[in-house]
Amino acid sequence: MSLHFAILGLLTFEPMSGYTLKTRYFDRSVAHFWPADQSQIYRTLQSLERSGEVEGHIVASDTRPKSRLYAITEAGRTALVAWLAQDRPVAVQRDDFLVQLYFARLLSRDQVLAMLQARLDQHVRQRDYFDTLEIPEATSDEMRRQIVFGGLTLDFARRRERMMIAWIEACIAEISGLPDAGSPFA
Amino acid sequence: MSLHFAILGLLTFEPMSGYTLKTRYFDRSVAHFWPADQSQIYRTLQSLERSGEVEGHIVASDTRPKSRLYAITEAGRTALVAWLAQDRPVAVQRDDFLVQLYFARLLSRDQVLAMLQARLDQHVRQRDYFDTLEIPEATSDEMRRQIVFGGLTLDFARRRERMMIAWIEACIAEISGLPDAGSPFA
DNA sequence: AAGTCATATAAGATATGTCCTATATTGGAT
DNA sequence: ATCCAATATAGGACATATCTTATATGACTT
Repeated sequence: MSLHFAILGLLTFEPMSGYTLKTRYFDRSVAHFWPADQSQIYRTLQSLERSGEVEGHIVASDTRPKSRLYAITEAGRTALVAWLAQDRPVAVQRDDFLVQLYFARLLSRDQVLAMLQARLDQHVRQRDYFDTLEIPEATSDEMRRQIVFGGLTLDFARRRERMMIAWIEACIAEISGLPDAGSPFA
Repeated sequence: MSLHFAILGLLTFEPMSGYTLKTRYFDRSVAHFWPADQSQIYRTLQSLERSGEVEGHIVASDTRPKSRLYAITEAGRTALVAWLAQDRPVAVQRDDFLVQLYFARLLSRDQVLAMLQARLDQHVRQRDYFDTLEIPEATSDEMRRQIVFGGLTLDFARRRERMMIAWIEACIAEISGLPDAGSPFA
């Protein structure tokens, strides 16, 4: 359901087409914590229209292909605000890397270290990405409020990457000090 | 695929039934970073048997209902070790709470603070849970090696909870200092 | 003897997400 | 003219995960 409400949320900024929604807003914000591809977004817009939470109108342009402009309805706003205020259980953080690490006794020490190092590099890159993300200038009070909350989620991403980096460095330190029992099953 | 290999991994400890695998091992380890319910585990065991990665034999007991004991095969071990050594892209961490927070300008300040406080409580409970998790005594070298890697994943869980707590506290501090613009749409 | 709990397994229905491919228009570059 | 990139939308196929219900045995309790 999160994508459903994320799209409703983005449509509170302004009415827009699926394309604009995805490329100008979704991919720069929500996608960082709730990714979805193009086909999912278009399908969700269709279902949102069927349920009366958004309304779509085809708009012709002389400079671009005709598109379907979606606007959130009153019913949509009501549903969105109700969902936003809901207490939800903490989302499960699935991570296949942790599955690999949990069974890493079946690998050689060097294989484990290589895998940790590769992971570390990825998180360093992600940290740099989030550290250099540009925050747009606020041009209205509403936007100023939005940027506060966007900033909180960005702060989360930065803290998470720093945590990951510190943890992986600790893993590398611990595994480096271990005797290599070889790869008993490789 | 992670569940597939997580189950193979658990079967490197010893041959066991789906029931034992889930209750004695899976729920206490892998479930923390790759949860799955009973029906998923049984279905995966069946598919693992069809692909020749495990072998199951029905075992009768006088004290308990008859069960199907699964053992990992050589092919299974080979497939597992190959998967473990694979470099994978960092898994996306989907979090519906971040979606809620991103659009929280649509809520009143008190609603946001209540939602942050509820979240904080949950993470404090999770931190306490991970901080008090008992680690079993090693009774073999193999087990000692396993406990090292289990310990790394546990360390991750603890660091993550501490990061979450620090971040939510920072959010509460920032939102508390904000004027309440009311709930424009509620 | 009936009821409940722990052990043990299975499958249907539904929801959700991912991958891939297809289609069409417009503007700008060569 | 032709090609390419950006704009714009749609759907099939498949994979994965969740929810719910069903079934069965043996041990223990009342």
